[in-house]
Amino acid sequence: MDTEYTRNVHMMRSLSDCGSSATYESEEHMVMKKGPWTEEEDSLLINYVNVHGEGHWNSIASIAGLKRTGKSCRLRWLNYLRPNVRRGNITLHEQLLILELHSRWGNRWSKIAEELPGRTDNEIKNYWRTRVLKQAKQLKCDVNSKKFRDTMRFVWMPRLMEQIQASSSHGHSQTTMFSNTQAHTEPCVTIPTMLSVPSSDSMSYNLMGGGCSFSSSEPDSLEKGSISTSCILEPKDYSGVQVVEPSNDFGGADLWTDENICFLQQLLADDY
DNA sequence: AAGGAGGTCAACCGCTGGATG
DNA sequence: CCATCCAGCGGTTGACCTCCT
Repeated sequence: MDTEYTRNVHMMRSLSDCGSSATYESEEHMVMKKGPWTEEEDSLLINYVNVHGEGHWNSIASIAGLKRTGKSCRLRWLNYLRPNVRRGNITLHEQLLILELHSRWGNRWSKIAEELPGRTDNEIKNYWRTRVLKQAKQLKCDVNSKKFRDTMRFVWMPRLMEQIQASSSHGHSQTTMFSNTQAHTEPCVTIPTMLSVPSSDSMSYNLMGGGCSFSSSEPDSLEKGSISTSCILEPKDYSGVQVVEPSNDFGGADLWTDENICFLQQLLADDY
């Protein structure tokens, strides 16, 4: 089978093998550079992708003249140079989505990243490790424990929803979500100003405009105190998403304030 | 002003699974 | 069916930055 991919690979290899033989050396013979990228390297990489498209990363050293491994180039492109990459603070909406998706998929960072257009798996992973793991530690909880997961799902996410809604009702746009720094055609997720009340003891409400809902049906969930509502997160559909521009000023707000951590610590102390 | 501690994030490493010969 | 190659993934590291003492 001679797919376009294999044709391209053969083309790359033959280019490497003949025309540029004076300059070509395989990665194993060439001293590959490591560490931070320079502007010059970035523009070489951008030019390469503009001409050859993404992929064929292992041919890049020979073709673009970059003394970087294919892996390194790929990572630089995906996490930094790609036109759609969105940088800056993780918004409350994004935090909520990350928590929700992580509760469902675990450490499937790339899968989670797919639901947050413009965000990279690396960024989400970093967010999780630097914020969520840290707070789990502070709460003396194993981040993978049921205790922590339940707290996130049944207490923290509703609380976050309240925060979002409160911000929205104070004249902020309710549709701030994912937008990229540059023009793109990727869908972005929108959380409409909700819906039914996301209070911590509400039995059910939609998270994403009808897509996700909590329902009281998990028998072994938290069972007492103010977080006694037992719920499960049902699968939701992100297909009805819209592209929107950021327009509120709570996007950079942090969920993990001292006050909130205190609240959680108290809660956990009461319930366990 | 200095330096130590802690946080952030870009980049690297090692592994895995799929594609190909 | 097997060996090899490669892209992609998740975990980890380390440089840099900020804050605190």
